[in-house]
Amino acid sequence: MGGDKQRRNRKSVMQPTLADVAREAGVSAITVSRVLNSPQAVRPATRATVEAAIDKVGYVRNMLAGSLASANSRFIAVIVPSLANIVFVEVIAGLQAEFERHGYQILLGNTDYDLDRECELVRTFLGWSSSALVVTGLRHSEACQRVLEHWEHPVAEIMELGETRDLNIGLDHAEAGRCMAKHLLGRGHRQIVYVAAQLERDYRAGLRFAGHREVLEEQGLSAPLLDLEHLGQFETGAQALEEVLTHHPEATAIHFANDDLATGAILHAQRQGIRVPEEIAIAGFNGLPIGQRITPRLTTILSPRETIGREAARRVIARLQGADRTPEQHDVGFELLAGEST
Amino acid sequence: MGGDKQRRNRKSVMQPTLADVAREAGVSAITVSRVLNSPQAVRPATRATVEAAIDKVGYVRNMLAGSLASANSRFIAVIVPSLANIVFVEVIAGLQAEFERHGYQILLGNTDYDLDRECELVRTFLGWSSSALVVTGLRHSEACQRVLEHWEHPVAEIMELGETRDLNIGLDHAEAGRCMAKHLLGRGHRQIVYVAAQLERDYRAGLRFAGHREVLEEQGLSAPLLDLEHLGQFETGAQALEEVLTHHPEATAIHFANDDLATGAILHAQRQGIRVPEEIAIAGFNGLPIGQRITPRLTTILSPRETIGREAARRVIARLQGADRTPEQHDVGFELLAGEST
DNA sequence: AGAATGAATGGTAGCGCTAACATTAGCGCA
DNA sequence: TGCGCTAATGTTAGCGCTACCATTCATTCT
Repeated sequence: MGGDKQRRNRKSVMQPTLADVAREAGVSAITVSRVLNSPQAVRPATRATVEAAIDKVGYVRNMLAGSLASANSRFIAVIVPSLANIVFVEVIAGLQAEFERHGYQILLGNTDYDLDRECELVRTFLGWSSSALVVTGLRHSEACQRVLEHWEHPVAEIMELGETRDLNIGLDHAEAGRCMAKHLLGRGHRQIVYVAAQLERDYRAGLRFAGHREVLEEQGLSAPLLDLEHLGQFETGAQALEEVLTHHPEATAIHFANDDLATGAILHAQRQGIRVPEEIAIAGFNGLPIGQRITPRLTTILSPRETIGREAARRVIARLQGADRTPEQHDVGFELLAGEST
Repeated sequence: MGGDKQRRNRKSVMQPTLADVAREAGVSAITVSRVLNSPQAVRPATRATVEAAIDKVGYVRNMLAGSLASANSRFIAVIVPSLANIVFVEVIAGLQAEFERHGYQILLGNTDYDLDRECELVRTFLGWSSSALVVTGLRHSEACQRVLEHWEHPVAEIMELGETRDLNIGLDHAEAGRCMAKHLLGRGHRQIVYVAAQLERDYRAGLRFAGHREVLEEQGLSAPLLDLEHLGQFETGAQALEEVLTHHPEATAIHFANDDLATGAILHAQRQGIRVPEEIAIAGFNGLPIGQRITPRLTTILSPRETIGREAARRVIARLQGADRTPEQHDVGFELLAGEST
């Protein structure tokens, strides 16, 4: 007797569970679980019965319970500094395309270029038992470093290259800066101003500037830097152009930290009747489509953004599938697009 | 005898749990849980002890377990048709800003304009016990409709306006189409070609075209439509311009389905020496920053994208906090930006 | 003083699933 | 027929947390 197994349900609406499907199909719960997770381990006939039962009862699987039980969430934490910048969106698109194919779900976090915020996001995402972490850049707060060191799962640091604890996929920004500086020297420019917006935040632009400066100083040239407040992608570029023409009348070229700024400058020049590159040459970085559509076509450096995403995802997945865990670095390279603006 | 409570751990590395913190602090697990979830329900002194214990043992809370136990994940499923289009990225930015403030985590899904894919994503996200769903558009597959009807949580359909089951935040695309058509008529144009890319996918562009056609036909004018394959945002616009000039020499204006196409056309015209708007007027839709920087400045309609995201998030949060569940529609409106291109 | 309140804390029993091990079925071969 | 093997399926005990109710203790009111 007894039998007061009858307990009050905590949820008002009961969704069918694995047990309901199992009862319907006349098998055990674990068999249903196997149909969902490793179908090849179940006899086709059984599988068919179970699948019919799943349809019949309208079962929706509870991923939370599964993840808790298996201590494996199939979440990939992705942390980027900004969504306003199309560059990171393209990286995310690459990551998502690849991860989705393998049944992983991205948890997206946006730091707004704040390292403390980044640390907080990392903590939260670890709390979700993420299977891996993809984070932008190699610079993190100390607290964040400590958390990551004790974490057992794959960590991919993307966009730039450097010393890595685990996976590192990106390009050599200093080299990109050098490359463009050399290109400008090759075109005969000697007075080149480097223009960035909020360099303390976008420190990868700082790395490019360092490369740029190195090349110029090797030639005994100075490397003036103009670091502006950020107003809006294009507007800042336009403002920078005015400022250089006023305060650096000797300059013959501007090396912009990115294509948004450079494009803003070219469009402004166009409207003001300033001839590019005759009066002032303009170069950018990223190889955004817009730069290749304006007149003059922008000289820039193509960064393979979606490739970074795909390659990072591919390597993370390999590790999750059991590849060895020796630190690995992948240089995706870059390409100089010589346009008409220099 | 007995006493073989000694079981093998399933996880190799044991993270500290609530119970560990509780032991350290000399309280019960539920008290630690309260410190994390409703701190005001715990005496400050106890809270301090517990917080110290949390730090001491390096506790990272397991969100999966919490969500499972409480049947409340604090996940918001967000489904958009594309990440390549900056418009949706801005909506996501708005959603994320608002949701993050309230401790919700976005699960991002990308349908690539495929309604079956959308349905699949909805199912997956329900499996994560999402607290709410934000989905782009009002058109869904039948299977998807059925799933959503049985779902008990808030569903926000965004971008366009129409009959809604729950929450609907967007703008009236037909009206936007009418608005631009009237503007073009007002500027004296009578032969206006509407140009879209892959209209069957981007059906909201179709709604705008319907509004556009309505206005023209009221005036006894024809409303030719040019629907192109999608090549790349700007390239398709350039191609469309060529095609209109060749096959519709009588046309004096092109009403583009979006700013990307329109911008591509203007940049192409600039390069080819085609005068805009003298030879051909050009109008777009979305009010992207680039359109306001090119010469001539693009005539377009500003869609408040980040506002859509914020408003949607705000209303979803209100519902999650217990607001009544009567269907609600919010028209975010739009604004005609009369530029120099018409 | 005793009852009635309210605030703070604790005990117990799951949430729905899967890891680990146990058992059974199925098959080839001597 | 029976042995050994593998493939298929089942049993059990949690994963780490929170809902629900019970309990304790201090405070106020009659």
